[in-house]
Amino acid sequence: MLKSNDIKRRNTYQRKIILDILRDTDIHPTADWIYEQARKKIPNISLGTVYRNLKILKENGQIIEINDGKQSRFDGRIDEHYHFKCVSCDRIIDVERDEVVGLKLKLDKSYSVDRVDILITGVCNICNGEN
Amino acid sequence: MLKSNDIKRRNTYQRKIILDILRDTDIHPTADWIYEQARKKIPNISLGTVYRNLKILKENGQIIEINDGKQSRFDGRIDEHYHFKCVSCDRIIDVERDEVVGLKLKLDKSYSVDRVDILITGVCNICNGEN
DNA sequence: GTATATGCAAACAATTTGCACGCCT
DNA sequence: AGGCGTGCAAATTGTTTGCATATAC
Repeated sequence: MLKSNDIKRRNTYQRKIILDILRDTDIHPTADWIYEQARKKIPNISLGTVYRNLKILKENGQIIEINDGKQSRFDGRIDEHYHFKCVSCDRIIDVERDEVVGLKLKLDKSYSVDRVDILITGVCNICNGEN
Repeated sequence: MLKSNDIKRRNTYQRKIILDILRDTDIHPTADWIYEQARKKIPNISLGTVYRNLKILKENGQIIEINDGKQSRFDGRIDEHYHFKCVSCDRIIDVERDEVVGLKLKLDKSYSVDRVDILITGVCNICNGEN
C-alpha cells in the first residue's frame, strides 16, 4: 500500500515560498492571505497551488492546520503550543506550554494519543484594554 | 445597540425537534445528519431551517459547535467536557472532565476566558482493538 | 525522460440568504 | 396585527480537481 508519505516530492519554489511565509508570521493566516503574500514573490502563482502545497506541508508535519469556523488557518510553528481566540478581534494568539500547567490525560489505555489541541476562547489583552 | 440575544425568539416546533435530536445522541452529528433525522418528524422541513436553528441554539448557549475539518458538528451536551477524534474511524467521542486532570491556565490577567476546548486526536479503543 | 507540480478554470460541498407566505405571541 | 420563522431555490464561500503544459530530478 502506498502511503502519501511514500510519494516522492519535488522541492518546488512555490512550496518553499509558502513555508517561508508561514514561518515568518504568527497570525495563523488563511489560505487566501498566504496566497496574497505569495503573489508578491510569484505573481502568477495560483490559489490551487497554495491549497495543494498547504496539504502537502501538513502531511509532512511541517505545518499545522487550525480549524476556525468555516475557514482553515495555518501555523508554521509545530512545537507544542496552544491557541487563544479572541471573540472580539478574531485574532488567534499563541499560548505557550507553560501557560497551561498540570495537563494530564487519564484516558483508557486502549486509546492512543497523537496530539492534543487546546483552543481557549475569550477576550484578548488588547480588546479588554480598549473596552 | 441590539445584540442577537435581544431578539425575541418564538418557540417553533422545528427548533424543538432539532434540539431534541441533538440531546438524544452523542455522535456529534453534522447538520445534514440532523436534517435527515428531523425529516422523520417533519417531512418537509428544509435544510436552511436546520442551519438557521442550529445557529440560534448556539447563540442561546443550548448547543455547542465543533469544528471538525470542513464540516461543523454539533453537540447537545453543554456541561464541561472534551472531545477525542479517532483518525481511523472519524468518530468524535466525549472525554469526561475527570479524564483531563490538573488543567490550569496561567494567562496574563488582561485576558478573559470564556471557554476551553480540548480536542485529542488519536486512535480509539475500537480501532486499536481491531488492528 | 518521466513523473510530479503548476496555472487556469470549472466543479464541488457546506452553508447562507432573498423572497413570499405562514404561524407564534 | 405584526414580525419572526419557514420552505424553497438560488447565491455565496472555501476548497478541490481535471487538464494541458512546465519543471525537478
